[in-house]
Amino acid sequence: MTLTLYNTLTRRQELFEPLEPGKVRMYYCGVTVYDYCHLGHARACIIWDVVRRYLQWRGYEVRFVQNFTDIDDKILNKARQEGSSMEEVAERFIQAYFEDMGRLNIKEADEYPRATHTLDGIQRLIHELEHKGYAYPAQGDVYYAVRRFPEYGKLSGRKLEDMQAGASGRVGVEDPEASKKQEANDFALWKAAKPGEPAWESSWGAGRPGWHIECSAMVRDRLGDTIDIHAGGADLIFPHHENEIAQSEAVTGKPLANYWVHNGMVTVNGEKMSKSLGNFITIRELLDRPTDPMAIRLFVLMAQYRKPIDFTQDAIAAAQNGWNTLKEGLLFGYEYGGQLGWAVREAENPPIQNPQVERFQSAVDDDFNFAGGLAVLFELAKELRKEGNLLVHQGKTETPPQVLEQQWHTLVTLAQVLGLAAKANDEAAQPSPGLSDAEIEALIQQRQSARKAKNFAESDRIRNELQAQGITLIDQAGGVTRWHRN
RNA sequence: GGCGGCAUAGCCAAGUGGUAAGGCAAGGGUCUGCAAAACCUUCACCCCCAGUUCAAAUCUGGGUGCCGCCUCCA
Repeated sequence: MTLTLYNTLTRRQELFEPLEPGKVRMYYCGVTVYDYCHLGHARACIIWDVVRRYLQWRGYEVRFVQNFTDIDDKILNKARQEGSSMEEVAERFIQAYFEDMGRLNIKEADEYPRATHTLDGIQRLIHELEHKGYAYPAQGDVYYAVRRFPEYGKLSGRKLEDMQAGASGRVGVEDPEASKKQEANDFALWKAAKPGEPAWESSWGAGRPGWHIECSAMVRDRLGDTIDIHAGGADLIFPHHENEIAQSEAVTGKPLANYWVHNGMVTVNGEKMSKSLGNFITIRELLDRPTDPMAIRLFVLMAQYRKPIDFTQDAIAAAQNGWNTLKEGLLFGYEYGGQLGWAVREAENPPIQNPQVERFQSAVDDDFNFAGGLAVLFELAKELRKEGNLLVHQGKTETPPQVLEQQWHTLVTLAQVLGLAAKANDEAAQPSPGLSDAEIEALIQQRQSARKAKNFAESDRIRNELQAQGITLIDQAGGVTRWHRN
């Protein structure tokens, strides 16, 4: 089976072939650290986290690099507002990033380069661009001359002539840099320091890098001239990724990345979730509501990664219900494995080959169709949940234990690929000091007597009392009452 | 104005030529003193029009609607 993915550059779905067989070099444009991450960031991080996990599961050795933009006007503004420094602000939100993403079960990248740690590489690149005639200095700034790069626009599919400056309506008509630029679409590689701003020395004078150049420099430093996969939000296609291509390829003469992949936006009431619209919800707000982190992952993975997804309370609730189903399946082995005589162990993921795995893989191989893959997990989980219920309600099941064990291992393995994990001791960890088994049995006996005497008020009282302590009674045909702790 | 994308049940969503996965929600049934739980079960001709084809949700052309980007952006 072969993996194909949609390449923004060619606007086609293509067979995935890494530069070096078996190895994948992947870069994800991370966040600018001036505030807490919101659900939109979470979506991007979850998607690329799962893509990475999937590639690894498919047998690739993946080197995954993700940057932090820690030099930026918005960080400076934030620092100014609160009377601290850019470093202080950046550091704080990097920490917050790790907390939030840790809670969402995002695996850490192999490296997290930062703009402030990449100044050498950035300056080297600007120098090379200057020498090759792609960049020009202007009053302490340095700009990229977009006209000089004939392929400018190839990623976003636009021509310079077609671009209407300020058409988005978000840009003020008077661009303070306009007088220094040769052309409106030229962009800053280096910005002269204004008084009181953090600055680095350079041959153009004290200043700081523009936004796009850091990624070109980091990719080159950490992964080489050409990488396999370059990922990011769809809103970065233009200008950010377009500019990265212009910077890197002008210098190296080689493709920056063979596959450009972009995730769709999270919307609220059909509008993009963003800081400027103020319609965002931060990850920590959402988690503290509380929302199960796995429900958030599921919410994201149920949708095709390139399409927009609309955030609503109902959608999260539906994802939570869906997760409850998967969780019951995932906990099956821990709860019933012993009873079924398995050697219950933490599920490793040894290669498994069976129809479910094949169905999962052929779905996800098709441009990361996680929703299609999830259908397999749901089928397994529902089956296991049913078997678990049979064990609770009837004390037995007709299905051979080896079959159940196999299904469970498949489910756990596939769930791990998606970063979905149910903690075995989630509830078990909570000490249940309440009633002992014997006390419960005694109460049930009392209730049975009451029922026989048709004293239903009393029998219901006992049932409610037990329920209040987290003990659910199951009245079966034939007058037998089973019970279990919730 | 330019470029790109999307349109499948109440909601989310897969399916890219052969007669509609999966999830959530909802309804019905069995069981029960009632309930809960559980189990069984029901639920779409795919935005509109025209065309290609033995056959189209799937291809082509034309509409309509929605979204993203056009130098803040995941």
